[in-house]
Amino acid sequence: MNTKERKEKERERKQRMILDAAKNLFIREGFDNVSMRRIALAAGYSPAAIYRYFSNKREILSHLREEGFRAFHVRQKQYDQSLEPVKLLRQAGRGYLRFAMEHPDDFHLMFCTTCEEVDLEGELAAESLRVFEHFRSMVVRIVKSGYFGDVDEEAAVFGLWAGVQGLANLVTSGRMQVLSDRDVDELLESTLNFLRR
Amino acid sequence: MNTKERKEKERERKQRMILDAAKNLFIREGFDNVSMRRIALAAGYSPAAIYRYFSNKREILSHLREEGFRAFHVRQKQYDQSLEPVKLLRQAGRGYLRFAMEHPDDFHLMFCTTCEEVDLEGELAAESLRVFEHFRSMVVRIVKSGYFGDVDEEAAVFGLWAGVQGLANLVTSGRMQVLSDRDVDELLESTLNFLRR
DNA sequence: CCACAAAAGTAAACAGTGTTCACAAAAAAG
DNA sequence: CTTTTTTGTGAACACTGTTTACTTTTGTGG
Repeated sequence: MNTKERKEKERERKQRMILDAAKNLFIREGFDNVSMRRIALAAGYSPAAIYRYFSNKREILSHLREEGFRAFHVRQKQYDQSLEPVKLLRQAGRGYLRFAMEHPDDFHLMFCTTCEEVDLEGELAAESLRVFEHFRSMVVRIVKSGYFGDVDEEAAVFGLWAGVQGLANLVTSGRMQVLSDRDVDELLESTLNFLRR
Repeated sequence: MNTKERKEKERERKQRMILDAAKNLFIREGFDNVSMRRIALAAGYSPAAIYRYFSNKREILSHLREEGFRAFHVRQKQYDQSLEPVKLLRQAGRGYLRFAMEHPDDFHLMFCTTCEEVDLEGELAAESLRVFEHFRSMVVRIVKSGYFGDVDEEAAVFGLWAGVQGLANLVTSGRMQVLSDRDVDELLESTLNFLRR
């Protein structure tokens, strides 16, 4: 029966409504300051109905985070891996910062919004791992090319990750007024220069 | 009257009992999973009594964090600022990591435990600012000495902060098995090497 | 078209939360 | 020995995430 497909579509559409409502609220007021009752209200449901679509509040956030990681991953994958290391690094860094600027909501949910979760689970864990592995493989390739001289791979992976992460945090938290693409590029350039020499 | 002093002492002693009880619980179960009622029980009070000593739950965490920053600052200040840059940097870095290892509880409360606070206030804000300013002045001195070559001061301050922060996180989260002081030194060495060249 | 089963939605309740308030016990001051 | 101030409390308020029993809607096979 074709009804099954349409059913599924319909279900996903309703899930989306809930996700969108939750996302709006989480971003504006923070995970802890948003109740299931308010999510339900915003999505046009009764509180109990939400539990037909998500098993609990944390799962809603997980879902949103996963979507963020997925979008981020898609973007990072598109860079040409055959580029010479310097250019690849620059492109990837720029991509990272631009993502943080263009999708501040996703970025905030992914890295800033907190909900004291013990361990990542399911699809979220898988997707964020993919992102990290992609990053790692890129850094390893650059290290092997000798760009950073003779340096421990682990240290490079971690140092760059922490650096770019913090950079993005600075940018999105508004503690640094960057608006134009040129600003981003300059910031990136000075940081890369620092890391190299 | 001498009674006033003794009164004050007594009050502080009682505050301490509450702080200690809260700290134990926060560390073992996380801020969100500990209720005021449980803190009160552990401290031997009724829930309402806690509010005679702290105006709300967040303030208890703020107080604990502030104590952590204070202890951290004391430690960081003791390093000899007249040391040559390389050695100073190494000492400060080692101090940072050792603090994270020797006071994992404080460290966790200061940097990991989350409570969705909008802005730091009062003494906590002041103390953490002092810590940061101390760090900044050290890095600026090192940059001026030319150790990192021709590099933007801001970028250096931030890059190092992010790096050391992440490093400490790695260490304390147990994702890296470091036990001995020599391990710490080696880790630090490889990271510094990465940052320099 | 109708009976029936499955899905979607809900009101009400449960056990908990942070916080406040009116009030009682204790301590200090006069 | 009263009066005032401090210290502590039980009960309540307005919430929270989540579950349960129940009703309404929807899709399917006869």
